Amino acid sequence: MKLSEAKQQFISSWGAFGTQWGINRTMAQIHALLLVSPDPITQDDIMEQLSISRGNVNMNIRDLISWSLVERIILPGERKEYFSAEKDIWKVATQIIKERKKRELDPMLKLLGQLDNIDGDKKDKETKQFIGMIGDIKKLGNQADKVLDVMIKAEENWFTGSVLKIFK
Amino acid sequence: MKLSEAKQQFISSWGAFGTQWGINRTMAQIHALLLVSPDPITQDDIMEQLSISRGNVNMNIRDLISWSLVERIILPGERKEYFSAEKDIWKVATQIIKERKKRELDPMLKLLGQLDNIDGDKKDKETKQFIGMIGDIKKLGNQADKVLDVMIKAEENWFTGSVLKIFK
DNA sequence: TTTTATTTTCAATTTATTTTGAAAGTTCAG
DNA sequence: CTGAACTTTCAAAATAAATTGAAAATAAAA
Repeated sequence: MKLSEAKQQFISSWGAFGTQWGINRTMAQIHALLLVSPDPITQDDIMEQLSISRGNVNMNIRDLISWSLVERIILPGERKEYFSAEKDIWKVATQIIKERKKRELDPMLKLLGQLDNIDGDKKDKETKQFIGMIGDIKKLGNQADKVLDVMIKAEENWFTGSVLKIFK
Repeated sequence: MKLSEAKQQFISSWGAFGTQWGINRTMAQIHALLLVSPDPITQDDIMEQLSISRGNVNMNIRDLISWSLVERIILPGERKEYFSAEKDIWKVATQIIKERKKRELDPMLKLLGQLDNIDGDKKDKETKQFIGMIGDIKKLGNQADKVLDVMIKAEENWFTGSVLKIFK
């Protein structure tokens, strides 16, 4: 298989994969392109390689930067900006976990915390089920929170390192 | 806070939460409604409580059933079908992990397996970066695969049980 | 069998999201 | 300062996804 072909397939599949996880297809594709680009590239490179507009590249790059997955690079003597992705895939995973946790899990736990103070008959079947379910989801969320924190804080690569030795 | 109010907020937030994870808002809302309903309910109940059409309920319920999160219940002597969600939140989480792994991680690993046989100069910078990155993602994916398998197979509730004692 | 209740399907519509591209904004060399 | 190079913004257009609702299919009752 030729490199150009494999690269194309990787980018396209990564985009499709992303959409299943609530990530904009183009953002995932730009990330994929940057992941396999050894050197920083420009907005124009991305526009050309993915056949997308300047505005689209600009917005999605900004998004990727807000996730700390991509950085803006100014080369001395060059007018154009270059972009480069974090290449350590463990750091990438960690960073995504960290951000999703902050943006989604934390607010969800906050919400659940507000929902357990229900007026009325605690012996009512509906009320009991509701309070019980909210409590269970909260427990699950808190445990996930702890697990993810350990993963985020692990110094070494948890996908080869010692933290997850328990998983054989 | 009144039950009806809390329930409404839970359903609505669960829907919003779902969309961030690539899950249809309505499907997540139906699931939320079923989670807090102690007894099985009908399509008409769902239509009424969420103000959505019959076709919509039908399709999303089918989807939830395909995820093994909801089951169809036929009450003897009743013409209508009833629906009930799995209430053990640990089983729910496990089931979702299992399904997403099967539907998404497995195909992704399959794809990556096809992309590492690149023709041409293995010393070329682009080629090296591509092969290295694909290999790294594959390693990460395989490790995630193992971790998730352990979670899926754990007998006890992993969010309170012994498997994750390592996470303090 | 025929009628009636209920579920399923799916083309058409609505709604939500993404993308474009040109204008406005910014930066910097001369 | 001025103008060229480059980046950002955002309203409008395009695309994608979800929803409706009525007709068709199915299943149970009469």
